[in-house]
Amino acid sequence: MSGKQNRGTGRDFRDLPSFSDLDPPALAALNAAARLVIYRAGQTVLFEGQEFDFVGVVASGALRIQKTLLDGRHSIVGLWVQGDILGCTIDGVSEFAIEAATDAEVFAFPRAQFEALLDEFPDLDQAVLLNILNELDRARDCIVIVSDQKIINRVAGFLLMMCKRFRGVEHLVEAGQNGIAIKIPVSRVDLAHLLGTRPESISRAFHALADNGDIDIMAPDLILIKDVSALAAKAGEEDHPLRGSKIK
Amino acid sequence: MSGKQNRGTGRDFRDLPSFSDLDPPALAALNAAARLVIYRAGQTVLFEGQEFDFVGVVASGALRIQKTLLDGRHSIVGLWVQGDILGCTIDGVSEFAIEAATDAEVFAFPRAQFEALLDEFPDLDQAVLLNILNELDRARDCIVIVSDQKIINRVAGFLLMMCKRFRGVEHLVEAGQNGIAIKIPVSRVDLAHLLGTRPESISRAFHALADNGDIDIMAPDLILIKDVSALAAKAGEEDHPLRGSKIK
DNA sequence: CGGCAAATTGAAGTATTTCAACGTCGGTGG
DNA sequence: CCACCGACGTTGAAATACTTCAATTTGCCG
Repeated sequence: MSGKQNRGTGRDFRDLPSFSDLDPPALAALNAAARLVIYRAGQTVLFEGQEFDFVGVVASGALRIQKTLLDGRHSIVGLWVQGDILGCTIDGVSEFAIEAATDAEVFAFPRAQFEALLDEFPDLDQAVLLNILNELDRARDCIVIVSDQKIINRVAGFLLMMCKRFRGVEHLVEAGQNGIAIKIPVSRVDLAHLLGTRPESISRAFHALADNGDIDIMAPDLILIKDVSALAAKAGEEDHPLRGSKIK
Repeated sequence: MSGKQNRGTGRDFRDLPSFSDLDPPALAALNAAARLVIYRAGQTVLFEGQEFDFVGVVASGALRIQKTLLDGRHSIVGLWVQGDILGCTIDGVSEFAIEAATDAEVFAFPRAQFEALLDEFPDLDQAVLLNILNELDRARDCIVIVSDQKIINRVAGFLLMMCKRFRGVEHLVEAGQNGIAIKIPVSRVDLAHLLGTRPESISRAFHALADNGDIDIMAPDLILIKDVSALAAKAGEEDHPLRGSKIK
Protein backbone atom coordinates (compact mmCIF):
# COMPACT_ATOMS: atom_id res chain seq x y z
CA MET A 1 0.00 0.00 0.00
CA SER A 2 1.39 3.36 -1.02
CA GLY A 3 2.55 5.67 1.72
CA LYS A 4 0.81 8.55 -0.03
CA GLN A 5 -2.58 7.04 0.46
CA ASN A 6 -4.68 7.61 3.49
CA ARG A 7 -4.58 4.60 5.76
CA GLY A 8 -5.75 2.20 3.11
CA THR A 9 -8.95 4.01 2.23
CA GLY A 10 -8.06 4.34 -1.42
CA ARG A 11 -8.62 8.08 -1.21
CA ASP A 12 -5.89 10.66 -1.58
CA PHE A 13 -5.85 14.42 -1.06
CA ARG A 14 -4.08 14.75 -4.37
CA ASP A 15 -7.37 13.88 -6.06
CA LEU A 16 -9.37 16.65 -4.37
CA PRO A 17 -10.03 19.97 -6.08
CA SER A 18 -8.35 22.84 -4.20
CA PHE A 19 -5.75 20.46 -2.79
CA SER A 20 -4.34 19.03 -6.00
CA ASP A 21 -1.78 21.82 -6.38
CA LEU A 22 -0.23 21.43 -2.96
CA ASP A 23 3.36 20.35 -2.50
CA PRO A 24 3.99 16.62 -1.97
CA PRO A 25 5.06 17.07 1.65
CA ALA A 26 1.84 18.85 2.51
CA LEU A 27 -0.21 16.19 0.75
CA ALA A 28 1.64 13.45 2.58
CA ALA A 29 1.07 15.15 5.92
CA LEU A 30 -2.64 15.57 5.19
CA ASN A 31 -3.03 11.96 4.16
CA ALA A 32 -1.18 10.80 7.23
CA ALA A 33 -3.20 12.90 9.65
CA ALA A 34 -6.67 12.44 8.19
CA ARG A 35 -9.24 10.03 9.52
CA LEU A 36 -12.03 9.10 7.13
CA VAL A 37 -15.54 9.45 8.56
CA ILE A 38 -18.58 8.09 6.77
CA TYR A 39 -22.03 9.65 6.97
CA ARG A 40 -25.27 8.14 5.70
CA ALA A 41 -27.75 10.22 3.71
CA GLY A 42 -29.87 12.27 6.08
CA GLN A 43 -27.44 12.00 8.97
CA THR A 44 -26.57 15.13 10.89
CA VAL A 45 -22.90 16.10 10.86
CA LEU A 46 -23.30 19.12 13.09
CA PHE A 47 -26.31 20.64 14.82
CA GLU A 48 -27.22 24.30 14.68
CA GLY A 49 -25.33 26.13 17.40
CA GLN A 50 -22.98 23.24 17.99
CA GLU A 51 -19.26 23.83 18.20
CA PHE A 52 -17.08 22.82 15.28
CA ASP A 53 -14.54 20.77 17.18
CA PHE A 54 -12.93 19.36 14.06
CA VAL A 55 -11.93 20.41 10.57
CA GLY A 56 -13.21 18.28 7.71
CA VAL A 57 -12.64 17.92 4.01
CA VAL A 58 -15.32 16.32 1.87
CA ALA A 59 -13.95 13.26 0.06
CA SER A 60 -17.18 12.16 -1.58
CA GLY A 61 -20.90 12.80 -1.51
CA ALA A 62 -22.72 16.02 -0.72
CA LEU A 63 -23.49 17.85 2.52
CA ARG A 64 -26.07 20.54 2.94
CA ILE A 65 -25.64 23.67 5.06
CA GLN A 66 -29.01 24.64 6.40
CA LYS A 67 -31.03 26.48 8.97
CA THR A 68 -34.29 25.28 10.45
CA LEU A 69 -36.74 28.03 11.23
CA LEU A 70 -39.00 28.03 14.26
CA ASP A 71 -42.09 27.02 12.32
CA GLY A 72 -40.29 24.03 10.85
CA ARG A 73 -39.39 25.51 7.52
CA HIS A 74 -35.95 24.64 6.23
CA SER A 75 -33.59 26.83 4.28
CA ILE A 76 -30.54 25.40 2.60
CA VAL A 77 -27.82 27.99 2.12
CA GLY A 78 -25.22 25.88 0.37
CA LEU A 79 -23.94 22.48 -0.62
CA TRP A 80 -20.52 21.07 0.12
CA VAL A 81 -18.99 18.55 -2.24
CA GLN A 82 -15.63 16.91 -2.88
CA GLY A 83 -12.78 19.16 -1.83
CA ASP A 84 -14.84 21.57 0.24
CA ILE A 85 -13.60 22.36 3.71
CA LEU A 86 -15.78 22.24 6.83
CA GLY A 87 -15.19 23.96 10.09
CA CYS A 88 -12.82 26.73 9.10
CA THR A 89 -14.13 29.10 11.70
CA ILE A 90 -12.48 31.10 14.41
CA ASP A 91 -14.93 30.92 17.24
CA GLY A 92 -16.01 27.46 16.20
CA VAL A 93 -19.74 27.82 16.71
CA SER A 94 -21.87 27.23 13.64
CA GLU A 95 -25.08 29.17 13.02
CA PHE A 96 -26.12 26.47 10.59
CA ALA A 97 -26.65 22.77 10.75
CA ILE A 98 -24.68 20.40 8.51
CA GLU A 99 -26.39 17.30 7.19
CA ALA A 100 -25.44 14.63 4.70
CA ALA A 101 -27.55 15.09 1.56
CA THR A 102 -26.22 11.81 0.20
CA ASP A 103 -23.97 9.16 1.67
CA ALA A 104 -20.72 11.00 2.17
CA GLU A 105 -17.11 10.54 3.21
CA VAL A 106 -15.28 13.25 5.11
CA PHE A 107 -11.63 13.48 6.08
CA ALA A 108 -11.59 14.68 9.64
CA PHE A 109 -8.79 16.35 11.59
CA PRO A 110 -8.63 17.35 15.22
CA ARG A 111 -8.71 21.14 15.15
CA ALA A 112 -5.38 21.63 16.84
CA GLN A 113 -3.67 19.21 14.52
CA PHE A 114 -5.10 20.91 11.43
CA GLU A 115 -3.96 24.31 12.66
CA ALA A 116 -0.50 22.91 13.18
CA LEU A 117 -0.51 21.80 9.56
CA LEU A 118 -1.57 25.31 8.51
CA ASP A 119 1.42 26.75 10.30
CA GLU A 120 3.74 24.18 8.83
CA PHE A 121 2.59 24.51 5.21
CA PRO A 122 1.92 28.08 4.08
CA ASP A 123 0.44 26.97 0.78
CA LEU A 124 -2.13 24.90 2.66
CA ASP A 125 -3.02 27.99 4.62
CA GLN A 126 -3.40 29.83 1.33
CA ALA A 127 -5.58 27.07 -0.11
CA VAL A 128 -7.87 27.24 2.91
CA LEU A 129 -8.25 30.99 2.58
CA LEU A 130 -9.02 30.58 -1.12
CA ASN A 131 -11.66 28.04 -0.21
CA ILE A 132 -13.33 30.48 2.15
CA LEU A 133 -13.35 33.30 -0.41
CA ASN A 134 -14.72 30.80 -2.89
CA GLU A 135 -17.56 29.98 -0.53
CA LEU A 136 -18.34 33.64 -0.12
CA ASP A 137 -18.69 34.09 -3.87
CA ARG A 138 -20.82 30.95 -4.05
CA ALA A 139 -23.13 32.23 -1.34
CA ARG A 140 -23.51 35.51 -3.19
CA ASP A 141 -24.24 33.71 -6.45
CA CYS A 142 -26.88 31.80 -4.55
CA ILE A 143 -28.45 35.09 -3.42
CA VAL A 144 -28.62 36.28 -7.01
CA ILE A 145 -30.30 33.04 -8.07
CA VAL A 146 -32.81 32.97 -5.23
CA SER A 147 -33.62 36.67 -5.71
CA ASP A 148 -35.23 35.99 -9.07
CA GLN A 149 -39.02 36.09 -8.85
CA LYS A 150 -39.60 33.40 -11.46
CA ILE A 151 -38.96 29.84 -10.31
CA ILE A 152 -38.01 28.69 -13.77
CA ASN A 153 -35.22 31.27 -13.80
CA ARG A 154 -33.98 30.07 -10.42
CA VAL A 155 -33.82 26.50 -11.69
CA ALA A 156 -31.95 27.68 -14.78
CA GLY A 157 -29.53 29.55 -12.54
CA PHE A 158 -29.08 26.51 -10.36
CA LEU A 159 -28.21 24.28 -13.32
CA LEU A 160 -25.66 26.81 -14.55
CA MET A 161 -24.18 27.05 -11.06
CA MET A 162 -23.80 23.28 -11.04
CA CYS A 163 -21.87 23.56 -14.31
CA LYS A 164 -19.58 26.28 -13.02
CA ARG A 165 -18.95 24.99 -9.53
CA PHE A 166 -19.21 21.23 -9.69
CA ARG A 167 -17.18 20.71 -12.82
CA GLY A 168 -14.65 17.94 -12.30
CA VAL A 169 -16.29 16.83 -9.08
CA GLU A 170 -17.19 13.16 -8.93
CA HIS A 171 -18.67 13.10 -12.45
CA LEU A 172 -21.50 15.40 -11.40
CA VAL A 173 -21.04 17.33 -14.63
CA GLU A 174 -20.22 15.55 -17.89
CA ALA A 175 -19.98 17.31 -21.24
CA GLY A 176 -21.13 15.03 -24.05
CA GLN A 177 -22.25 15.01 -27.66
CA ASN A 178 -25.84 16.01 -26.99
CA GLY A 179 -25.21 18.48 -24.21
CA ILE A 180 -24.04 18.67 -20.63
CA ALA A 181 -25.26 15.91 -18.34
CA ILE A 182 -25.75 16.94 -14.72
CA LYS A 183 -26.25 14.68 -11.76
CA ILE A 184 -28.20 16.54 -9.12
CA PRO A 185 -26.98 15.29 -5.75
CA VAL A 186 -30.08 16.32 -3.81
CA SER A 187 -33.78 15.56 -3.77
CA ARG A 188 -36.57 17.77 -5.11
CA VAL A 189 -37.40 18.77 -1.56
CA ASP A 190 -33.82 19.87 -0.90
CA LEU A 191 -33.79 21.72 -4.18
CA ALA A 192 -36.95 23.51 -3.14
CA HIS A 193 -35.38 24.52 0.17
CA LEU A 194 -32.29 25.67 -1.69
CA LEU A 195 -34.24 27.78 -4.16
CA GLY A 196 -36.80 29.14 -1.75
CA THR A 197 -39.84 27.39 -3.09
CA ARG A 198 -41.77 24.06 -2.93
CA PRO A 199 -41.03 20.74 -4.58
CA GLU A 200 -44.13 20.97 -6.77
CA SER A 201 -42.89 24.22 -8.27
CA ILE A 202 -39.44 22.73 -8.86
CA SER A 203 -41.00 19.84 -10.69
CA ARG A 204 -43.12 22.13 -12.83
CA ALA A 205 -40.12 24.31 -13.66
CA PHE A 206 -38.03 21.33 -14.79
CA HIS A 207 -40.83 20.09 -17.00
CA ALA A 208 -41.41 23.54 -18.43
CA LEU A 209 -37.72 23.71 -19.37
CA ALA A 210 -38.01 20.25 -20.91
CA ASP A 211 -41.08 21.30 -22.92
CA ASN A 212 -39.08 24.27 -24.22
CA GLY A 213 -36.41 21.85 -25.38
CA ASP A 214 -33.80 23.50 -23.15
CA ILE A 215 -33.16 20.32 -21.17
CA ASP A 216 -33.94 16.62 -21.15
CA ILE A 217 -35.00 14.96 -17.92
CA MET A 218 -33.21 11.61 -18.15
CA ALA A 219 -34.21 10.87 -14.57
CA PRO A 220 -35.43 13.12 -11.76
CA ASP A 221 -31.84 13.62 -10.64
CA LEU A 222 -30.18 13.45 -14.06
CA ILE A 223 -30.60 16.44 -16.33
CA LEU A 224 -29.20 16.89 -19.82
CA ILE A 225 -28.70 20.53 -20.73
CA LYS A 226 -29.35 20.91 -24.43
CA ASP A 227 -29.37 24.68 -24.72
CA VAL A 228 -27.00 26.47 -22.39
CA SER A 229 -27.73 29.83 -23.98
CA ALA A 230 -31.43 29.52 -23.25
CA LEU A 231 -30.70 28.78 -19.60
CA ALA A 232 -28.19 31.61 -19.40
CA ALA A 233 -30.75 34.03 -20.83
CA LYS A 234 -33.25 32.98 -18.19
CA ALA A 235 -30.68 33.30 -15.42
CA GLY A 236 -29.66 36.69 -16.79
CA GLU A 237 -26.05 35.62 -17.08
CA GLU A 238 -23.43 35.61 -19.74
CA ASP A 239 -23.37 32.51 -21.86
CA HIS A 240 -20.59 30.59 -20.13
CA PRO A 241 -20.59 27.08 -21.59
CA LEU A 242 -18.05 25.23 -19.54
CA ARG A 243 -14.98 27.38 -19.47
CA GLY A 244 -13.88 29.30 -16.45
CA SER A 245 -13.92 27.65 -13.10
CA LYS A 246 -14.46 29.18 -9.73
CA ILE A 247 -10.83 29.40 -8.78
CA LYS A 248 -8.95 31.20 -11.45
CA MET B 1 -3.89 67.28 16.27
CA SER B 2 -3.28 63.85 17.70
CA GLY B 3 -0.77 61.65 16.00
CA LYS B 4 -3.22 58.80 16.28
CA GLN B 5 -5.61 60.42 13.91
CA ASN B 6 -5.57 59.92 10.22
CA ARG B 7 -4.05 62.90 8.48
CA GLY B 8 -6.41 65.36 10.00
CA THR B 9 -9.62 63.75 8.76
CA GLY B 10 -11.02 63.42 12.23
CA ARG B 11 -11.53 59.70 11.69
CA ASP B 12 -9.63 56.99 13.52
CA PHE B 13 -9.44 53.25 13.07
CA ARG B 14 -9.93 52.88 16.79
CA ASP B 15 -13.54 53.92 16.27
CA LEU B 16 -14.32 51.24 13.71
CA PRO B 17 -15.99 47.95 14.65
CA SER B 18 -13.66 44.99 14.03
CA PHE B 19 -10.62 47.25 14.45
CA SER B 20 -11.26 48.64 17.89
CA ASP B 21 -9.54 45.74 19.64
CA LEU B 22 -6.25 46.03 17.76
CA ASP B 23 -3.03 46.94 19.50
CA PRO B 24 -2.09 50.62 19.47
CA PRO B 25 0.91 50.08 17.15
CA ALA B 26 -1.31 48.42 14.55
CA LEU B 27 -3.88 51.19 14.83
CA ALA B 28 -1.20 53.83 14.45
CA ALA B 29 0.20 52.11 11.37
CA LEU B 30 -3.25 51.88 9.82
CA ASN B 31 -4.01 55.51 10.49
CA ALA B 32 -0.68 56.55 9.07
CA ALA B 33 -1.02 54.51 5.90
CA ALA B 34 -4.68 55.13 5.07
CA ARG B 35 -5.89 57.63 2.53
CA LEU B 36 -9.51 58.74 2.88
CA VAL B 37 -11.55 58.53 -0.32
CA ILE B 38 -15.01 60.05 -0.60
CA TYR B 39 -17.76 58.64 -2.78
CA ARG B 40 -21.07 60.31 -3.60
CA ALA B 41 -24.33 58.38 -3.42
CA GLY B 42 -24.79 56.38 -6.60
CA GLN B 43 -21.14 56.51 -7.56
CA THR B 44 -19.46 53.30 -8.67
CA VAL B 45 -16.53 52.19 -6.54
CA LEU B 46 -15.70 49.14 -8.62
CA PHE B 47 -17.20 47.74 -11.81
CA GLU B 48 -18.19 44.14 -12.25
CA GLY B 49 -15.17 42.17 -13.43
CA GLN B 50 -12.80 44.95 -12.49
CA GLU B 51 -9.65 44.21 -10.53
CA PHE B 52 -9.50 45.14 -6.88
CA ASP B 53 -6.23 47.04 -6.93
CA PHE B 54 -6.69 48.42 -3.44
CA VAL B 55 -7.93 47.39 -0.04
CA GLY B 56 -10.53 49.60 1.59
CA VAL B 57 -12.18 49.99 4.95
CA VAL B 58 -15.52 51.76 5.16
CA ALA B 59 -15.31 54.75 7.49
CA SER B 60 -18.86 56.04 6.99
CA GLY B 61 -21.88 55.55 4.76
CA ALA B 62 -23.04 52.42 3.03
CA LEU B 63 -21.88 50.59 -0.08
CA ARG B 64 -23.86 47.99 -1.97
CA ILE B 65 -22.43 44.84 -3.48
CA GLN B 66 -24.44 44.00 -6.55
CA LYS B 67 -24.69 42.21 -9.83
CA THR B 68 -26.44 43.54 -12.90
CA LEU B 69 -28.11 40.86 -14.98
CA LEU B 70 -28.22 40.91 -18.75
CA ASP B 71 -31.80 42.11 -18.93
CA GLY B 72 -31.03 45.04 -16.66
CA ARG B 73 -32.31 43.57 -13.43
CA HIS B 74 -30.20 44.31 -10.38
CA SER B 75 -29.50 42.03 -7.47
CA ILE B 76 -27.92 43.35 -4.31
CA VAL B 77 -26.07 40.65 -2.40
CA GLY B 78 -24.87 42.67 0.55
CA LEU B 79 -24.24 46.02 2.15
CA TRP B 80 -20.98 47.27 3.52
CA VAL B 81 -20.99 49.75 6.36
CA GLN B 82 -18.55 51.25 8.86
CA GLY B 83 -15.73 48.83 9.62
CA ASP B 84 -16.31 46.51 6.70
CA ILE B 85 -13.33 45.62 4.57
CA LEU B 86 -13.31 45.79 0.78
CA GLY B 87 -11.02 43.98 -1.59
CA CYS B 88 -9.77 41.13 0.55
CA THR B 89 -9.45 38.79 -2.38
CA ILE B 90 -6.64 36.69 -3.65
CA ASP B 91 -6.96 36.92 -7.37
CA GLY B 92 -8.31 40.42 -7.08
CA VAL B 93 -11.09 40.25 -9.67
CA SER B 94 -14.57 40.98 -8.37
CA GLU B 95 -17.64 39.19 -9.74
CA PHE B 96 -19.75 41.97 -8.32
CA ALA B 97 -19.94 45.70 -8.71
CA ILE B 98 -19.53 47.98 -5.72
CA GLU B 99 -21.53 51.19 -5.58
CA ALA B 100 -22.08 53.86 -2.96
CA ALA B 101 -25.63 53.53 -1.61
CA THR B 102 -25.18 56.76 0.31
CA ASP B 103 -22.40 59.31 0.45
CA ALA B 104 -19.53 57.30 1.90
CA GLU B 105 -15.98 57.58 3.13
CA VAL B 106 -13.50 54.78 2.61
CA PHE B 107 -9.98 54.36 3.93
CA ALA B 108 -7.94 53.10 1.02
CA PHE B 109 -4.60 51.30 1.03
CA PRO B 110 -2.43 50.22 -1.87
CA ARG B 111 -2.71 46.45 -1.90
CA ALA B 112 0.99 45.77 -1.37
CA GLN B 113 1.12 48.14 1.55
CA PHE B 114 -1.88 46.56 3.23
CA GLU B 115 -0.40 43.11 2.83
CA ALA B 116 2.78 44.34 4.44
CA LEU B 117 0.72 45.50 7.40
CA LEU B 118 -0.89 42.07 7.60
CA ASP B 119 2.52 40.47 7.84
CA GLU B 120 3.67 42.94 10.41
CA PHE B 121 0.63 42.72 12.70
CA PRO B 122 -0.73 39.20 13.20
CA ASP B 123 -3.79 40.43 15.05
CA LEU B 124 -4.69 42.58 12.05
CA ASP B 125 -4.43 39.50 9.88
CA GLN B 126 -6.72 37.73 12.33
CA ALA B 127 -9.21 40.60 12.28
CA VAL B 128 -9.32 40.50 8.50
CA LEU B 129 -10.00 36.77 8.48
CA LEU B 130 -12.73 37.25 11.05
CA ASN B 131 -14.26 39.91 8.83
CA ILE B 132 -14.35 37.50 5.90
CA LEU B 133 -15.97 34.73 7.94
CA ASN B 134 -18.41 37.31 9.21
CA GLU B 135 -19.34 38.24 5.65
CA LEU B 136 -19.89 34.60 4.82
CA ASP B 137 -22.36 34.22 7.65
CA ARG B 138 -24.05 37.46 6.64
CA ALA B 139 -24.43 36.24 3.08
CA ARG B 140 -25.96 33.01 4.32
CA ASP B 141 -28.34 34.89 6.59
CA CYS B 142 -29.33 36.88 3.55
CA ILE B 143 -30.10 33.66 1.66
CA VAL B 144 -32.36 32.53 4.49
CA ILE B 145 -34.20 35.85 4.44
CA VAL B 146 -34.63 36.00 0.66
CA SER B 147 -35.72 32.36 0.57
CA ASP B 148 -38.93 33.14 2.39
CA GLN B 149 -41.92 33.22 0.05
CA LYS B 150 -43.76 35.97 1.88
CA ILE B 151 -42.43 39.47 1.35
CA ILE B 152 -43.57 40.63 4.75
CA ASN B 153 -41.42 37.93 6.34
CA ARG B 154 -38.42 39.02 4.31
CA VAL B 155 -38.87 42.59 5.47
CA ALA B 156 -39.17 41.38 9.06
CA GLY B 157 -35.97 39.38 8.59
CA PHE B 158 -34.22 42.38 7.10
CA LEU B 159 -35.13 44.60 10.05
CA LEU B 160 -33.85 41.99 12.50
CA MET B 161 -30.66 41.64 10.49
CA MET B 162 -30.17 45.38 10.74
CA CYS B 163 -30.49 45.06 14.53
CA LYS B 164 -27.97 42.24 14.73
CA ARG B 165 -25.41 43.46 12.25
CA PHE B 166 -25.56 47.22 12.30
CA ARG B 167 -25.66 47.68 16.02
CA GLY B 168 -23.19 50.31 17.09
CA VAL B 169 -22.65 51.47 13.54
CA GLU B 170 -23.13 55.17 12.95
CA HIS B 171 -26.35 55.34 14.98
CA LEU B 172 -28.16 53.16 12.45
CA VAL B 173 -29.71 51.25 15.35
CA GLU B 174 -30.87 53.04 18.50
CA ALA B 175 -32.67 51.32 21.35
CA GLY B 176 -35.11 53.66 23.04
CA GLN B 177 -38.10 53.77 25.33
CA ASN B 178 -40.70 52.96 22.71
CA GLY B 179 -38.68 50.41 20.77
CA ILE B 180 -35.69 50.15 18.50
CA ALA B 181 -35.24 52.90 15.96
CA ILE B 182 -33.62 51.87 12.72
CA LYS B 183 -32.23 54.09 10.03
CA ILE B 184 -32.38 52.28 6.73
CA PRO B 185 -29.40 53.44 4.69
CA VAL B 186 -30.82 52.51 1.29
CA SER B 187 -33.78 53.42 -0.86
CA ARG B 188 -36.93 51.34 -1.38
CA VAL B 189 -35.64 50.31 -4.79
CA ASP B 190 -32.38 49.06 -3.28
CA LEU B 191 -34.32 47.25 -0.60
CA ALA B 192 -36.39 45.58 -3.30
CA HIS B 193 -33.24 44.47 -5.12
CA LEU B 194 -31.83 43.21 -1.84
CA LEU B 195 -34.93 41.22 -0.95
CA GLY B 196 -35.69 39.91 -4.41
CA THR B 197 -38.89 41.83 -5.03
CA ARG B 198 -40.22 45.20 -6.23
CA PRO B 199 -40.43 48.53 -4.43
CA GLU B 200 -44.24 48.45 -4.43
CA SER B 201 -44.22 45.19 -2.50
CA ILE B 202 -41.69 46.55 -0.03
CA SER B 203 -43.89 49.53 0.61
CA ARG B 204 -46.97 47.36 1.12
CA ALA B 205 -45.06 45.09 3.50
CA PHE B 206 -43.88 48.00 5.65
CA HIS B 207 -47.38 49.37 5.89
CA ALA B 208 -48.82 45.96 6.67
CA LEU B 209 -46.35 45.67 9.55
CA ALA B 210 -47.33 49.15 10.68
CA ASP B 211 -51.04 48.26 10.54
CA ASN B 212 -50.24 45.23 12.73
CA GLY B 213 -48.66 47.55 15.23
CA ASP B 214 -45.30 45.79 14.89
CA ILE B 215 -43.51 48.90 13.68
CA ASP B 216 -43.98 52.62 13.25
CA ILE B 217 -42.92 54.29 10.04
CA MET B 218 -41.46 57.55 11.30
CA ALA B 219 -40.17 58.30 7.82
CA PRO B 220 -39.68 56.09 4.80
CA ASP B 221 -36.12 55.38 5.92
CA LEU B 222 -36.71 55.53 9.67
CA ILE B 223 -38.48 52.58 11.27
CA LEU B 224 -39.36 52.11 14.90
CA ILE B 225 -39.63 48.48 15.89
CA LYS B 226 -42.31 48.20 18.53
CA ASP B 227 -42.65 44.41 18.70
CA VAL B 228 -39.44 42.49 18.15
CA SER B 229 -41.10 39.19 18.97
CA ALA B 230 -43.68 39.64 16.25
CA LEU B 231 -40.96 40.31 13.71
CA ALA B 232 -38.92 37.36 14.95
CA ALA B 233 -41.93 35.09 14.62
CA LYS B 234 -42.42 36.21 11.03
CA ALA B 235 -38.75 35.72 10.22
CA GLY B 236 -38.85 32.30 11.87
CA GLU B 237 -36.06 33.23 14.23
CA GLU B 238 -35.46 33.16 17.92
CA ASP B 239 -36.46 36.27 19.73
CA HIS B 240 -33.14 38.06 19.95
CA PRO B 241 -33.83 41.59 21.13
CA LEU B 242 -30.49 43.26 20.98
CA ARG B 243 -28.03 40.96 22.64
CA GLY B 244 -25.49 38.90 20.83
CA SER B 245 -23.56 40.43 18.01
CA LYS B 246 -22.20 38.79 14.92
CA ILE B 247 -18.70 38.38 16.22
CA LYS B 248 -18.74 36.61 19.52
C1' DC C 1 -45.54 -8.72 -6.20
C1' DG C 2 -46.60 -5.47 -2.45
C1' DG C 3 -45.37 -1.35 -0.04
C1' DC C 4 -43.22 2.93 0.59
C1' DA C 5 -40.99 7.19 -0.58
C1' DA C 6 -40.29 10.47 -4.04
C1' DA C 7 -41.95 12.83 -7.96
C1' DT C 8 -45.53 14.44 -10.74
C1' DT C 9 -50.02 16.32 -12.09
C1' DG C 10 -54.44 18.83 -11.45
C1' DA C 11 -57.36 22.49 -9.68
C1' DA C 12 -58.50 26.12 -6.52
C1' DG C 13 -56.86 29.78 -3.53
C1' DT C 14 -53.64 33.37 -2.51
C1' DA C 15 -49.81 36.51 -2.82
C1' DT C 16 -47.11 39.08 -5.75
C1' DT C 17 -46.15 41.42 -9.99
C1' DT C 18 -47.37 44.73 -13.22
C1' DC C 19 -49.07 48.99 -14.91
C1' DA C 20 -50.90 53.32 -13.98
C1' DA C 21 -51.85 57.20 -11.21
C1' DC C 22 -51.24 60.00 -7.29
C1' DG C 23 -48.84 62.11 -3.29
C1' DT C 24 -44.77 63.92 -1.00
C1' DC C 25 -40.50 65.96 -0.28
C1' DG C 26 -36.43 68.71 -1.52
C1' DG C 27 -34.10 71.58 -4.62
C1' DT C 28 -33.93 75.06 -8.32
C1' DG C 29 -34.98 79.05 -10.52
C1' DG C 30 -37.99 82.70 -11.52
C1' DC D 1 -40.78 83.75 -1.45
C1' DC D 2 -43.30 80.88 -4.16
C1' DA D 3 -43.89 77.79 -8.21
C1' DC D 4 -42.22 74.18 -10.66
C1' DC D 5 -39.79 70.03 -11.43
C1' DG D 6 -38.04 65.48 -10.55
C1' DA D 7 -37.04 61.61 -7.68
C1' DC D 8 -38.98 58.73 -4.54
C1' DG D 9 -42.64 56.58 -2.16
C1' DT D 10 -47.32 55.09 -1.96
C1' DT D 11 -51.84 53.37 -3.47
C1' DG D 12 -55.24 50.99 -6.52
C1' DA D 13 -56.81 47.37 -9.72
C1' DA D 14 -56.06 43.75 -12.96
C1' DA D 15 -53.04 40.00 -14.56
C1' DT D 16 -49.99 36.51 -13.40
C1' DA D 17 -47.36 33.17 -10.90
C1' DC D 18 -46.93 30.59 -7.12
C1' DT D 19 -48.64 27.93 -3.18
C1' DT D 20 -51.62 24.71 -1.30
C1' DC D 21 -54.11 20.51 -0.98
C1' DA D 22 -55.39 16.30 -3.00
C1' DA D 23 -54.74 12.57 -5.98
C1' DT D 24 -51.95 9.84 -9.04
C1' DT D 25 -47.80 7.94 -10.91
C1' DT D 26 -43.21 6.30 -10.77
C1' DG D 27 -39.38 3.82 -9.14
C1' DC D 28 -37.04 1.24 -5.76
C1' DC D 29 -36.47 -2.33 -2.22
C1' DG D 30 -37.80 -6.07 0.37
